[in-house]
Amino acid sequence: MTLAANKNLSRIQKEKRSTIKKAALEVFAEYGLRGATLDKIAIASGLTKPNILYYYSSKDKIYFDVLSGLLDEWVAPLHEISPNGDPVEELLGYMRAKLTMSKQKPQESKLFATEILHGAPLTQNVLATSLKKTLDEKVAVINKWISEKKLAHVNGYHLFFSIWAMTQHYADFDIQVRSILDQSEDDLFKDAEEYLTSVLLRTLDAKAP
Amino acid sequence: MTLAANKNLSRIQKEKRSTIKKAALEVFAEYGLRGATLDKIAIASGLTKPNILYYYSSKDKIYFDVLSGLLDEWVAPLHEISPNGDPVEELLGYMRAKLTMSKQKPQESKLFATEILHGAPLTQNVLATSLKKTLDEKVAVINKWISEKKLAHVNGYHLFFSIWAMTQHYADFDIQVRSILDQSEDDLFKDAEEYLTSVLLRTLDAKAP
DNA sequence: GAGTTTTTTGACCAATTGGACAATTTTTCT
DNA sequence: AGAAAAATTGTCCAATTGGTCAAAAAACTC
Repeated sequence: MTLAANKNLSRIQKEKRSTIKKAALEVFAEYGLRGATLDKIAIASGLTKPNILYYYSSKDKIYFDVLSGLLDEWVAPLHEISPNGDPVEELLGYMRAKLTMSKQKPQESKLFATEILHGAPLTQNVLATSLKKTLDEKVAVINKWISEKKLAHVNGYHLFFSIWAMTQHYADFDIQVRSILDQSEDDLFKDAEEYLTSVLLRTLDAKAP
Repeated sequence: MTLAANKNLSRIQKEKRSTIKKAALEVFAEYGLRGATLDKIAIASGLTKPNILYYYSSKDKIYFDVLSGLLDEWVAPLHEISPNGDPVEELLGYMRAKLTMSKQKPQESKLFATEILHGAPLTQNVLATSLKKTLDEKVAVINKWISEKKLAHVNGYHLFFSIWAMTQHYADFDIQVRSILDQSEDDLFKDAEEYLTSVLLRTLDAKAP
């Protein structure tokens, strides 16, 4: 956990904090930190503004809490990549996990994107330490695979950047995607997965496992 | 042109409007439409707030003008793709043009990303008409190439989505990229171009032309 | 069920913000 | 140079915003 989690909170406190966070996620994802207002969060959560401030001492604290809860979840799929698995299967699985997150948690993706886009005021620290450390490890795994001839030569860092970019694009830029492709969500993500699988397999110089 | 351009404006008007737009681009890219304030734009431009409002009747008008000027520029490289050229060279050239824009115009990229991310309130219309039309045409070109066996089978729409995603990632998420890779900008974009060239060549099932 | 603690809220406040406007200064035109 | 037009600014205002606070309402404890 990045932050001290709810240790000795009453039932009501847990419920209300959860309600607030859920509403705040919606509002922050749509409007960003500065565009979001306590009034909007209040309406979205069905609570009054002072009541929200009873649970969180400021708007920034809410934002911080929502974002903190997100970060672990966001990096989690990276940890699933096992050095012992088949390289192509591991990386395909990672890409699919990220694509699934884009489909099922678009708000989280957007909130994260907005945070980075606007200078990552709260997360720059986490990025430069925790995320960098994890990614360095995974890139080392990729380089080991390459040296063992299990994988074609590829720049590990840029490989991850491109997986992030391509998968998150379907959440962050969904409005653009949807104004161009008039499909059901399921069809869209099916095509996306097919395409991304093909790109990844070819990039890794591999056949489907 | 998306909007009526400066038709009969005096020298001073052209200069000041240009100054304002330049400053506004910085501020909007960093803070978004709602996070940007007229005071910030005033400071960034070296003008007073009422003076800015003498040239633009509202903050939204400035945003609209900045974004409009951007849209044409943003879609422009797409028009350069020629049905008569070599498919791989055309698409590689397009990718490189987009990557160069990410390097040289990161603020424009961020502003556009923020706009889409927050629901594209001003551009949804343009996306669904102008952009869609242009992209449909280019995808038709790709499909023609494929039917002529000049190009491997590939989903044209998702191909463009992935080129957009991967290239713009280096502008929009630069903070994240830079907290992971400690390189000079030139080195970073050199590696990115090399990697993206490789991905694209493999995706198109081609050797370097 | 009285007393205590926790939760909820209406009313309020100070700061920020987009914008109006009249007065002043500068530029342009003859 | 002088009149007219354009540009600039100081001052002000109303709306929105994050946040306070004391009092009321609910929940919990014994």
